[in-house]
Amino acid sequence: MQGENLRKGTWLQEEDEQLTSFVARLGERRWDSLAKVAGLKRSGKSCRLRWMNYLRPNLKHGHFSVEEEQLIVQLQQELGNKWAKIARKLPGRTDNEIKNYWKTHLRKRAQAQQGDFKYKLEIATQEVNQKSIDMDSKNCKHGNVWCQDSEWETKDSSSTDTLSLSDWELRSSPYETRILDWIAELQNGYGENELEQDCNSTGTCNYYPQEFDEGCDSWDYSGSLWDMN
DNA sequence: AAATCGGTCAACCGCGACTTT
DNA sequence: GAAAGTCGCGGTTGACCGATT
Repeated sequence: MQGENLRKGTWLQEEDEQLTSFVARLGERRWDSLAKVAGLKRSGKSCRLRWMNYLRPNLKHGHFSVEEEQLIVQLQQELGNKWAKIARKLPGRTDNEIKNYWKTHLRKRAQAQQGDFKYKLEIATQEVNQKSIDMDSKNCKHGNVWCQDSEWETKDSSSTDTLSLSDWELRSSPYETRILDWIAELQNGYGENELEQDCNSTGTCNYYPQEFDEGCDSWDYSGSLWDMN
């Protein structure tokens, strides 16, 4: 189609009605021809997009359910920014809608969660390292067996700028409890080189021990992941 | 009340893949 | 097999609107 006199921008109700009518007659194909036949001053592409993202029957509009949100995040982690593929798993949702929703809601939340996770992990690692130094200096580690909690407390417990694992806030959720498990493993000899790095297409990376994700459905912990209040 | 800012989302653009001629 | 046409996808833009200053 020639570029002259083509309308752009927001669709009018008359245009929507016309497009709907002609798609019903001619089917969802040959969008350039359809636009011409329908007398729409729109490109075929524009018509297709309007139909696919707005006029198509059985489209859902409005708020995403918690289940949909979880599915989007899960699929985004698995597939990357393959919005069309993700959309196929969510009946009634369009790739555009999911893409927008990811950008405006979920990405920030995921990053906040991830940032919070990294921050806590950093503190935890430092804490574990510090404990390790303290323990070793006191000959408190026997092979892979560590001292009892009471002996951890030999470190100055009155200090307010040092976290105590016993009352550490990371225990507040199942997801975070897993971090404690990991830290326990760190105490048993995991080093940094055992950390698995998983970078997705957005450039953000997850770090976890190699065993972390095996046989583990992260959505078991969705409660903590999504409770951001 | 006006200006500014930030979030949201519909629509556009460019490009690669696929289909048709 | 090549060229032209069409489709589908992901990234980006810009208009709109409510919140904040």
